[in-house]
Amino acid sequence: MIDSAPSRTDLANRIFFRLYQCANMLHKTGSRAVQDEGLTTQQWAVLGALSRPEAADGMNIGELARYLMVSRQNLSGVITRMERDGHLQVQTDPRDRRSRQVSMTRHGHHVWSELAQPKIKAYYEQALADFSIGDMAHSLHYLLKLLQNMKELDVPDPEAEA
Amino acid sequence: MIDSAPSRTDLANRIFFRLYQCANMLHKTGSRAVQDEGLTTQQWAVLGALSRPEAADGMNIGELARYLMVSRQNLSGVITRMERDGHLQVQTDPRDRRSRQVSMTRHGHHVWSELAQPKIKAYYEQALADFSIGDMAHSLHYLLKLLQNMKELDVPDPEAEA
DNA sequence: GAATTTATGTTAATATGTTGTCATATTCTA
DNA sequence: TAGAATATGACAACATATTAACATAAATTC
Repeated sequence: MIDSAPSRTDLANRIFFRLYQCANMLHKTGSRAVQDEGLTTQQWAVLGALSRPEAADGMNIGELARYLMVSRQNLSGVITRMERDGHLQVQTDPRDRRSRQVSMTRHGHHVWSELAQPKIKAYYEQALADFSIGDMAHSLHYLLKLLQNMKELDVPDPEAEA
Repeated sequence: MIDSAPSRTDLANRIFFRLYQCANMLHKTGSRAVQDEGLTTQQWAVLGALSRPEAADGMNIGELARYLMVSRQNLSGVITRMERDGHLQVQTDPRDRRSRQVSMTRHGHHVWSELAQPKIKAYYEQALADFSIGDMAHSLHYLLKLLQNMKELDVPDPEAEA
């Protein structure tokens, strides 16, 4: 009798090792997919956030940081580079002079909708090549569950915010 | 009649957005879990690789880079910091004077086995809190599938190496 | 055996990401 | 309304990631 069933710890080890590799490969292959547009995976995430109808009026740094789950300090640098490259414009909010409203420029909209979107769609098709709709739904479900757990791990008890 | 079924592109968008967030949260919460030992998530991955029985004789930078799926250039810096902190030792291979053999020091072994392991196990338990063994097996399966696809995307046709 | 090619690792430039600290502006409180 | 607390964004220091370019050593080729 051989007990070949992997333990929880064993499975957890493998999951986090593969998640670590997936993260690096996502940034590497994702950035390569949109490099002709002068974008990176992170900048693609920012444009994705700002191109939503809900963000038509722009978002300030703090909102964007909470939405993307990165630090304000990190985003500050990304926004500066994207402003430098002409994809974003930043204006101080007249109602709150601390706040800077970030929005896409015409050029940014063009790069995002016309140039980047087709490449992103092609990237998705290859990266999720043999995934059925069901596979994708399950994958998303597990990622959300893991994310929720890590969010709680991040801040012990944040009133279970959305 | 309302068609509320999400499209493939829609699901793909959500999956990659959550993967992006998971990656950042993994590095953030993972590094925090082992920060008292002076480690980061990446260094934890390196120690995990070197502590395997197969790596008892150490690994050179290239082997380690391929195993972890990061660039040699990146690993070079990580190894330097871990050597500085006394967790690793590096020796030039007498049979190939270009190659540097990396292995764990006694202190590195102690930090890994005695101090870090309990914290990592506790981290796993929280991050995968409500995952059944089946959930974990499925999650791992999807991560591996995604990883395989991204690896092919990375190098169009690398003879399907392991 | 000499010349070319390949393999190994490092350095440099750039783009993320983190935490800590600060200046400034707004809001709350007394 | 004055003062304290909070919110917003920037700067600095550090660790990670990438690609490009380089020096050196080994392997291959002729």
